[in-house]
Order: sequence, then structure tokens, then C-alpha cells
Amino acid sequence: MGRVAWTEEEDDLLKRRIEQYGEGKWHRVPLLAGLNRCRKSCRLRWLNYLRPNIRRGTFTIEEVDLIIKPHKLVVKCFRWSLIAGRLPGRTANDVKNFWNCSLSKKLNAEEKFEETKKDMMVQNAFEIDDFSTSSSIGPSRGPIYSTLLSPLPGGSSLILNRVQDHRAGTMLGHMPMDFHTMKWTMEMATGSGMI
DNA sequence: AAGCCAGCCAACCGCCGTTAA
DNA sequence: CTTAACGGCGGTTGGCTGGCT
Repeated sequence: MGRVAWTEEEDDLLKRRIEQYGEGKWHRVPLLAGLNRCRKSCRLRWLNYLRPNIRRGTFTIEEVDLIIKPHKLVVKCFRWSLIAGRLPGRTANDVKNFWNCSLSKKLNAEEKFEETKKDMMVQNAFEIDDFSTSSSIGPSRGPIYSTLLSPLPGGSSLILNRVQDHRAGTMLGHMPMDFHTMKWTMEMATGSGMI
């Protein structure tokens, strides 16, 4: 099954046809424009590429926010057309591609990071109990998290979260952090000015 | 320099709701 | 009421490109 890219000539024919007759009646478009394309291809090409005022290029922070917010408010909110309607010049297909290629991976990594953090808190609570049986675990005894690289044979490194007791500085354990979570965390920190 | 791989974008597919005959 | 055609949408995938080995 081959996908045939639109040529400039085809784009020109489609544009001229729509300028002449307006949008709609897509079933007649291929015939009127003299195109060997189906109605759906013509409509998609117009809506996603040829239409005036289409914005291309990277999404701004404000646009990303407008995409993520509805998704967080409503679980599995994938109404791309509604989201695109709030982003002037962006098409539903653009938003969908941006989500599928970039945002979903980043947000998954973020969720993973939060889960890892929770796991560490639970694990740490048990270890602190072993360390000091007489004291209860309160906010003032929170663990210290830090990140380090542990060299591996062959020149690569394992990224670890080091967990220490805040008072005694006693090492409580290490937890490996997966690469994507680490990368995402670094990007977030860099973007927010923390680094 | 060549091959491999991952990311991205554009195009296509299948389904669903609406409308008109 | 039924049914075929249409418009529209989300999901999927082919192919290009750039980075890496």
C-alpha cells in the first residue's frame, strides 16, 4: 500500500477549485479539480495543509498547556478537534501528532517518576524504622534524595537516586532511575529554571 | 561512508452520526 | 422507515530525515 505525496500541481488545482467554489461538497472536489484523489484526501489536504492561516513549527508553552489541561481534567480526553479549536492556526492532526510523538511519552515518564518517588518513600519509611526504633517518622525526618552516576564496565553509567537519613547522613539505599525518567526530569528542571 | 534507528509529519483507513432521497 | 451517501473524527502507518554507531 503506497502513500502518494501531494505535488505542487495537485495543491494548486485543489486550492483553485476551493477558491472558485468554496469549501464543502467534497465528493465533487476531485472531479471538479481534475484530481486523481478521493474526497477524503482532498478534504484532509485542504484542512491540514492548504487552508489559510495554518500555523506550523514548534508549539509554544501556552499551546502545550492548552493541550495538556483538558487531558488532565478528563481522563482519556482525546477530542483533538476541540483542543485544536482553542489553538488558532493549529489543526486537529497537528495536535494529535504532537501528542502521540512528544507529550504522551513525556507525561508517561512524569507519572512513572511520581510512582518511583512514592515507592521510595515507602521503602525509606521501613529503613528509617530499622535505623531508629524509638522515634516516629515525621516530616522533620524526611529523607535526603540526591542523584549520582555509578560507572559501569564499558564506559556507561547507571543513574542512581541516593537516599540518606537527613540527620545522621546515614546511607539508606540506592534506587536506579530509568533513563527516560531522568531525561524528562532534567528537561523539566532546565525548563523551569531550576538548572 | 554506510547502515541503523528513532522521531516526526503527512496520508490513509475505518468507523460513526447526520441527512436526504 | 430504510438506506445510501456524505462529512467528520480518531487511530494507524508509511516514508522522510537527522543523529548515532
